[in-house]
Amino acid sequence: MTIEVPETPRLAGTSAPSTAGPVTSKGAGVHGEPSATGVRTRSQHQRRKRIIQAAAALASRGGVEAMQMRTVAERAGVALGTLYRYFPSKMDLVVAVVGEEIDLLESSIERRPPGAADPAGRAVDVLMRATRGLMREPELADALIRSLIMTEVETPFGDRMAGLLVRVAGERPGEGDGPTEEQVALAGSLASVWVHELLEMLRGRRTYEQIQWRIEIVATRLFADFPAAPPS
Amino acid sequence: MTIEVPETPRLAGTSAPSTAGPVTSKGAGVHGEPSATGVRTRSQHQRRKRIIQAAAALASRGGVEAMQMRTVAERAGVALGTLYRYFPSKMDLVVAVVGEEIDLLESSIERRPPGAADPAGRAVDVLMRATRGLMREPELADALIRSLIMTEVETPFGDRMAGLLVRVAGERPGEGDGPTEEQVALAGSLASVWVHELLEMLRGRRTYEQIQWRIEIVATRLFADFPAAPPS
DNA sequence: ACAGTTATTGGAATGTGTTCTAATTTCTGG
DNA sequence: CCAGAAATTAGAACACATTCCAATAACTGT
Repeated sequence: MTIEVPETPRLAGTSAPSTAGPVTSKGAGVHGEPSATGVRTRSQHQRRKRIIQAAAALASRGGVEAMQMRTVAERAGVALGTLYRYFPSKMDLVVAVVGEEIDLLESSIERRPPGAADPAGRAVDVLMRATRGLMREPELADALIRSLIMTEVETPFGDRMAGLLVRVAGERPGEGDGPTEEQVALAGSLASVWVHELLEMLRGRRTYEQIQWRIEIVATRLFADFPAAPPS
Repeated sequence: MTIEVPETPRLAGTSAPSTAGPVTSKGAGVHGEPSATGVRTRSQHQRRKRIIQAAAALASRGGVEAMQMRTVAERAGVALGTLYRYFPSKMDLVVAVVGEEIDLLESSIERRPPGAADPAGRAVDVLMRATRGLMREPELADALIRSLIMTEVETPFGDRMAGLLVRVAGERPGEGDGPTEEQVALAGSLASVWVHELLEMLRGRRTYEQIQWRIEIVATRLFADFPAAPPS
């Protein structure tokens, strides 16, 4: 019945924007067209945020197991049914939590951009920063990463990471022309290697240093011929 | 009550060796030392095999969902409790099934080794062959790969793949000296990229050609300075 | 063949994700 | 403020992995 949601420090350390609202009756409803956007009132944003916060808080304790739907609902002060209206499955909820995490990382990077001279160095910088962030909440990280890879759901995770890497690695080549498809592929690959290394770390089979070493090796080779970023 | 287990065509197309037996009461039992090895009778091998076959058969139909523990037990002709004695969790069962798959791939490669001249080419060859194999049973592939990544369990998947790649890419450098740690890391990275691409394909976001293109790009860069294999 | 150990069985019981329902509350447009 | 639409709620209900248990069968060393 209580609501308060205390702790929630994680990846970077700032607040950040969120996405949509509840999944308002999509599909052919029984009658009139449902509000296309999905979001209606401000209180729905609140609810959504409360749910995500509660979920994150729980996950940062005992991992996925601790993040039980019933508990999340209770902690967020909503009915189980409502929780399921907002997040059709546990996975969707996890994805949402991760979304917030990435938002944090992005704003963190915007605030303090990677300083390395070469593209690979900058990419490594970003990835290792994210790694440190995740290491602070192992349980949560574990839960999130695992679930993410698992999910059927659209997972912007890899893509967002790849995008981020492309951006920090090979800044704006010209004006309208974005990154090469090849660059995107390479960045995506580096991201997937990173995720894999993270998983290994969470399994206790990698130390931070080992990850760094591996990421450096891979980044160096993958980003060898990336167009150097114009010195800002 | 029935036992027969018909279909089971998958990765390569041959039979292959299996691993251990049931997880005979490990941990400090109530009394005498349990048989260390785990395997006892021949019938236990049979049982184990039946279980794995049943599991694979079911998974190749409706994926993980169809592979319900009760059903597997029933199809394999064992009690639920017995199934759990052999495989403490569904994940363990999945891992076992995957193990068989990899065995198949390995023997397939042994039979018809990759022909490309350069290391990267051979690696791509192997990975794409495995890809085609998995594509034949999408449901099973999906189930297996997802579960594998998810699991807490020791997952020889990535490691075995990496080992395989190292082997086909940079054959025996000398006599006693195995591959460099760096080579292992690179091979492992390529394997993780491949797994990621597979997942994307299973999600319908990649075609076979796209995967090939990406794997080629990545392999080329990662294996650029691999010691060329001595022409057999 | 015996006694003790371990494996197998059938089935009940538990935990948690997910679905469903009927009643109640909140919105929205007029 | 009213009527209908959509959201929320409390809680039951369901599905499936996992655990437990008592009884029985199979196996081992002697």
